[in-house]
Amino acid sequence: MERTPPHPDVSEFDLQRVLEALVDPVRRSIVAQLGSAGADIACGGFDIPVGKSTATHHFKVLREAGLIRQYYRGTSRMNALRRAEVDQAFPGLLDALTGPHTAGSPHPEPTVRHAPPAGRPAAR
Amino acid sequence: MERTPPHPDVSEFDLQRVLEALVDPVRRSIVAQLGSAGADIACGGFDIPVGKSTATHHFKVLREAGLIRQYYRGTSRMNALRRAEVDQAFPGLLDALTGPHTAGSPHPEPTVRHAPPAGRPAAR
DNA sequence: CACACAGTTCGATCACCGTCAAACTTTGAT
DNA sequence: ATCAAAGTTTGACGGTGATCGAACTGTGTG
Repeated sequence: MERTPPHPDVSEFDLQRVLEALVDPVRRSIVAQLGSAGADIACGGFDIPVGKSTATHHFKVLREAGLIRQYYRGTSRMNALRRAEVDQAFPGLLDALTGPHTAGSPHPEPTVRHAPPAGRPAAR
Repeated sequence: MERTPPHPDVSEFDLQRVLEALVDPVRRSIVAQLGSAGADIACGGFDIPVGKSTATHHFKVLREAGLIRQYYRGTSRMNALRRAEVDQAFPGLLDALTGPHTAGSPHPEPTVRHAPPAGRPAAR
């Protein structure tokens, strides 16, 4: 079976795709966690408010945009931030989005637009 | 009746909202055109592939995100890029998104269609 | 081997967003 | 006063994407 999923080359990076990936709060959180951790993290090691299947979807979007690199280690799928390559393609973007501050938006609020509260969606 | 729509203050800028505004190619194009023109542009002076009502919608989104400032001038509604304020809230973001190249993004970059040289409303 | 673990695939649902056309409003010019 | 120009408002519509649960697959460990 395929052990390593397809990753785009730096020359294939597309701004539109990268933005569509980073506009989602959950995905931006993943990238931020990878950035501040300074180390690779397994899919299950992130603090995100969604189920496993949804998480898989988010990782796929990030990978296909070129923001992260995925590889297997045992039964775990590890995720690495492709910082150098993203910086090369879009200088300043990551810093502006996951920077230490992102001043002006002191909103820890999830800004949940779609996500039903983890508890009881009740009706959908 | 001097119709001046509501504009958010810099302190109210929200990264999520700004990103949602800039993820749309049409809106990013509007911002890019404003940036490269270096002058304010009337709603009808942009090179965008959508109808008037849709354009109105896009301008509203940009304005509510704090990216542009709108004011009337005769029957025309002028649009000004709030560059300084956006830069203050999110340093590097505009440069990264509408910067010189934005490599990897297949953006035709519509030959700097110079808008009708509006006067100098100054202020902002 | 057998089981638990980590993640993927699939199908369905639901919200939101971008889009348009038509009717309306406001302002400037004739 | 009329007309034209420039946007806005409204209502409808379709597509896309985020989400979930359930079933499934591959991998290491006991």
